[in-house]
Amino acid sequence: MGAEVAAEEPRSKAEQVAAALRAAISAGDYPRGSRLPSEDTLAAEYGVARPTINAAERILRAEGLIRTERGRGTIVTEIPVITRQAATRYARSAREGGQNRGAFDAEIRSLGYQPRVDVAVSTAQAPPDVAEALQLERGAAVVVRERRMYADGVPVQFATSYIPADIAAGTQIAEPDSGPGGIMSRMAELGYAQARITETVRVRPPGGEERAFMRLDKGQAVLEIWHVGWTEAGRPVEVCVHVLPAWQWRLSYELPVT
Amino acid sequence: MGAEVAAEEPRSKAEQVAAALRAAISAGDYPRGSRLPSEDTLAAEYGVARPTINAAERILRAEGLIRTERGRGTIVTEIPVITRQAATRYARSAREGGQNRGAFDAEIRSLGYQPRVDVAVSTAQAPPDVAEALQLERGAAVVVRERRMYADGVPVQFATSYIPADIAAGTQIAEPDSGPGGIMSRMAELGYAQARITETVRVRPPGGEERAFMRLDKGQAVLEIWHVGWTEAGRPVEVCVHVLPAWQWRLSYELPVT
DNA sequence: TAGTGGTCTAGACCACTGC
DNA sequence: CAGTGGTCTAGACCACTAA
Repeated sequence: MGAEVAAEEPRSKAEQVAAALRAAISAGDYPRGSRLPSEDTLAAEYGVARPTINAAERILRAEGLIRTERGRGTIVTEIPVITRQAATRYARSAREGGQNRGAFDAEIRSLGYQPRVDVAVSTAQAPPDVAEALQLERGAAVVVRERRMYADGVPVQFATSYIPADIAAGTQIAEPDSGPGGIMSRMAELGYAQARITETVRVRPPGGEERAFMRLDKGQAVLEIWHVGWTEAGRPVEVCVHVLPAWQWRLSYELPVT
Repeated sequence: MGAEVAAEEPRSKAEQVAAALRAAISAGDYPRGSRLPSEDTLAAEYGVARPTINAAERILRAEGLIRTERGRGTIVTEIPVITRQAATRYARSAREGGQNRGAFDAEIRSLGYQPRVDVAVSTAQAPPDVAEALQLERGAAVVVRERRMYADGVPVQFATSYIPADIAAGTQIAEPDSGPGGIMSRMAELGYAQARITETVRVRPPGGEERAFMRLDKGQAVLEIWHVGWTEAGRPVEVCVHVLPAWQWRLSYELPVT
């Protein structure tokens, strides 16, 4: 920031209530992980109708401050912002160092949380956009690695890798445990060392499955990172699509100036 | 994408109406730049109450598909997605090539739009976060370059650069027109060539001024890019904060694998 | 002034949770 | 079953725009 000067006056009642709740949360009235009073209670407390409270909570949900579980209540969110360092992420030293099984583990551990990754591997026809990115023919076979990632049990990321089957089939890349250094190291051993990475970032509303897995509200955006790994010879050999709750992550890049 | 399989059934009426309007727009029933029927009309048409139509339009607004002007009506958005190429953005060739006054011009022209940039320059005390990023003392003087950028007259970006006054004061950097190649070239001439750039990306709700300038709705997120330029010697010499409507931009990065 | 969208209310019904 | 949040409705009032 830095540019923000003009004090904003919250206009609508819903915004005023949202601001009041935000202040109460950051003042510690409602600690992390605790439950907010019910909407009926808050409606009485603030002297507004319940849909107004609902609208206020929708604002805070979009910011990631609270999370609502239907039928149960509204909870103050536990996991804070995570930074994804693209610069160090693909350095061999970081990939292979220590007992970390990849960059994600390091990111989560550095925050003091316990990372967990569930992996499901399959072979399938490449979706059209993936086929195009990998310069394959329509419907070509790819090894698909679906990863669901958690911090202290809380879902925080969803990533799906696609590797051409003519490279990966029958190798450790097609196993759930891809070994030390991850699939980039395996691909290097197979003669497909990645020399260059491109990442395209966009923001979009979450899909149904993503909403369910990452406990997202409709109003919460996700970051979609479309990651492509290229060999020295200029062949795209891996596509990985990361989906992250937008409020929860910060992406960091480092670029040389040429 | 590529991972999306499960067909989503829109649950709420508002979502159903939103889906119907989305389909109608992409079918061409409501061309770009045209006005949607009034909420009262749509309410009658779809057999729902007006607040339901309002909720449906809020969904489409968050996606950037429509834009509402109070008292006037709701308009189908004109400018499509713009890609910001960080990789080529800071290459000397791109900065200095042709009559382009910087990377933004090239990005907009390549889409067939007419770019425009308004610049306001001043000298001020650095905001705390900027001072920290520039490794300056609190309240140190910086040259502030505020840029408002348009594509065909539509506001699409807001960027504020901060350069330590001990570098920039009295130079062309403190002039509205920073000359060919922009301020990076001027700084290089002054012995502060930037060798390395770091960019940190996050998504957040827009501030009041940003909302007004970029015609954003409360539900529309912005991308904030916090850009720092470093000299070879490791001194941070420029901070630039970019703010962009999240739905409108795609960010592209290229990284070497080391 | 008429037409637009923004918002609030009071009440209602539903779905889901957990006792 | 009671308690939670999700959502819709009908009507209302307001602010803003354009004629």
